[in-house]
Amino acid sequence: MKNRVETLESILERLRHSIRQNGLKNSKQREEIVSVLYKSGTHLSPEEITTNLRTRDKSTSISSVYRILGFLEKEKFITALEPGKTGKRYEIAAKEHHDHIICLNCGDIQEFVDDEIELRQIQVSKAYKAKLISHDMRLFVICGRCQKQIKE
Amino acid sequence: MKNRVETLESILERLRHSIRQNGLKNSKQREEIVSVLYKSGTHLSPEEITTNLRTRDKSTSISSVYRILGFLEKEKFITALEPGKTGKRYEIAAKEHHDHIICLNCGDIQEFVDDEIELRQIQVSKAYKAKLISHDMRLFVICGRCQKQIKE
DNA sequence: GTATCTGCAAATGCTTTGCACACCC
DNA sequence: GGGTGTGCAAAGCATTTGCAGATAC
Repeated sequence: MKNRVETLESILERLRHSIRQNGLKNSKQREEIVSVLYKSGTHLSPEEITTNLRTRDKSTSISSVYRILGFLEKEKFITALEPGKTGKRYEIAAKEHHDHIICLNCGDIQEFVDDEIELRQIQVSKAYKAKLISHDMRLFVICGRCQKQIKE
Repeated sequence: MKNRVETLESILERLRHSIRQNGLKNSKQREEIVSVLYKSGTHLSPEEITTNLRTRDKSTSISSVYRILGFLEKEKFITALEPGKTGKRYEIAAKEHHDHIICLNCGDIQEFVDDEIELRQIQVSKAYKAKLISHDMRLFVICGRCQKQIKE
């Protein structure tokens, strides 16, 4: 996992601020979801997040989780990733920017940054007279461990 | 659009061979879908493909289209792309490999290849002791035309 | 008090599947 | 003739939405 570049408390502070800015009201769940994603450090599905919240509050509904994830993504507190066939997964945005290496066999997700690639992406966009807003790069691989397993 | 590296007839020849290899039977629709994608040269949704087929055969069902798209993708005659919120789009695989630049405003999709990026992707995988199977890179941008429009 | 938040259930949108008949070899 | 292909309708699955009660400010 890439380093987290901000403490949880600082993120929650920004979240509260963003909620006020949007004329919304505070809610336990929004902070809870941010905390869960921060603490897990990995990429969780809406379902997994819901299950996690339910360990503390049995009545948590997955629709609220979806609503909150939508808000948090819009406000850039979290980012979405589509690792394969099954639906989206989310991770806390307060990490250094990175891309993903996904094992097609075991589903393991690793993170990486390659400065040269980042640079070239900007240059490619410029060549097309386009303004680069974001990018998504996923390398689909068979990881070292799975390669060994398959051989055996 | 990147250059097509094979004629339609040659692709259909390979398709017929692949069908025999798989112990399947010939069908008009499989060839039709390959032709439609080849001739369009762009990225079509299952819905658009169905609509196109229906101009010649009104009874074409979208479920058959999905079934065939699944087969054609498995056999690498076509490749899938997820350009944004809405579902998959498919393009003929008989083009040079390329990645995509997608305009977030108008949805326009351009294709490009950057050799340096391709190379670094392989190196990154190696650094993780992983075997690179495929990759997906999408640059989300505001294209030149849309930038102008927004200013006006 | 009023607007937002939540859980629930129903709806949605894309995709897949079961089935009966049509078609290919 | 037996297996594969197709259209149709129904089912699946992830996600979204409408609504009524709960909660925050």
